[in-house]
Amino acid sequence: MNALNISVSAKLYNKNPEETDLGKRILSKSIELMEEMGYEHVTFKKIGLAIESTEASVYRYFQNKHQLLAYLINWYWGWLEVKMAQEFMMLNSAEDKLKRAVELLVLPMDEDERIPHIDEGTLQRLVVAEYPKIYLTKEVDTENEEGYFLGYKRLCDTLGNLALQINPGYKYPHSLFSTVISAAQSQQFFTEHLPRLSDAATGRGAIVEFLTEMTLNSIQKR
Amino acid sequence: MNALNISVSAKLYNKNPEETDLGKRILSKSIELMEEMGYEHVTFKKIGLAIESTEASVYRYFQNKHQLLAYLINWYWGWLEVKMAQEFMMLNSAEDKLKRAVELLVLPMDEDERIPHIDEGTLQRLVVAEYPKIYLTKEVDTENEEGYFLGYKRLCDTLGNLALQINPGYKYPHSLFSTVISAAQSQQFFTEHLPRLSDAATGRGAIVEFLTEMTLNSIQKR
DNA sequence: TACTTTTTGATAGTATTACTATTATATTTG
DNA sequence: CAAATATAATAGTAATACTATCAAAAAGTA
Repeated sequence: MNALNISVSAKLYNKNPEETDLGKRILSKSIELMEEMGYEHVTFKKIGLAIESTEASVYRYFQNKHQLLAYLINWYWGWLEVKMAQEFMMLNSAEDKLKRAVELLVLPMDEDERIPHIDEGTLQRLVVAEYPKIYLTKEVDTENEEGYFLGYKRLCDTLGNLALQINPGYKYPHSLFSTVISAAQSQQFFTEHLPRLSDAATGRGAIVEFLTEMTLNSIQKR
Repeated sequence: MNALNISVSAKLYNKNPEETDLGKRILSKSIELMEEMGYEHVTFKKIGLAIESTEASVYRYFQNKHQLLAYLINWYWGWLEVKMAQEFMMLNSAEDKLKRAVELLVLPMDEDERIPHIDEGTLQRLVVAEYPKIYLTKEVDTENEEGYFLGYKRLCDTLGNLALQINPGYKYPHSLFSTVISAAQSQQFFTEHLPRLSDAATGRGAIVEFLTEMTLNSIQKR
């Protein structure tokens, strides 16, 4: 019995993977496989093998690999938002909430025991490595209509509203937080793989500091 | 006779496409095709057809589609840097140069007549739609060693140094400009396809303003 | 319990893709 | 002109991304 359920648009699957054991195994193993060998190298055949079932079974849950990735990434944004909502209850100022939000975007995640079939840490690394691939396609407009990007949009809205609490006149809340969320991912990637594109040799703490400064300096009235 | 030559690492091609007519046709047509139908839907067979030659001919110039995309994107960053260097000569303050840099990243490009085989406007749109795909792969580390990302890195350095002229104590010049360059691309994409992720309904001017503000507010001593 | 529906496993098959290889013909260069 | 190189035309292969079929297993229902 799940204490917690993350909502993902029904257009993101053929058959809801959260409802069956096989479905949960697909989620669990595809996160593992994709993080390990990279989205491009994963096939439904390999996933079938990993879940000790067949390619056809995976197709029964997801139309294709792209939809599966979109599902996982949406799940992640949804879960992050839940996590943030929980932590925000313990904080008072919008500024503190924004600071904590940046930390949650960047710092490594512990497993959430309420959801045993998803390893949030691995999923976070998967998101860092793959998230733009779900919208950088020629199908973006139709997929947008089907709710493929709702998770990301909601998270941007939530954070944007916090910014407006600090400065109701700030003109670019959506642009700022789509930038910050995206930078949170890419700075993690750059720190590991293309260090000349970051200044975070000292680790994730530096990324948090960079992003927090950038966020608060942008919002502040002056 | 080219008045201008953009340098791209020799690891980014099998045979230098700038040296032959067929090579230039490959560049020209692949920019067109990729922008039009999207990277995923392009094949070397289709490029072969478009240049009125064959698949095998394209393989003589590029090992695969990924390398071709990396070539085009590196060419673009190299070209942007040349463009910026030219324009910076007419400006005095580092701040003015940064402002102009942001405009060049975001505003539509005119064709550079010195390079007739490359349509810079189309290439810019291609970069907006595809640029993260060259580094978001499991091969990133080996490709990095081969110079696949030099163009991006150099541009970040150049802009980072301008920031340091304004505030020598600024701690995150690389992170800031990898973020700004990347945001320049993604905000263009979001404005067109996922408008809830931007506040630029009014067009590119708003993107320029957002990024300029963010950049200068981040750098400034306070 | 028996009966029906749904889910899964096993297998086969197809079109497309991403190459590699071969050879003949142009074209360029010395 | 001969020699070297570049290109065109074609063929072939392994892997991928599906679609389809059918029987066995499991689950839900009367």
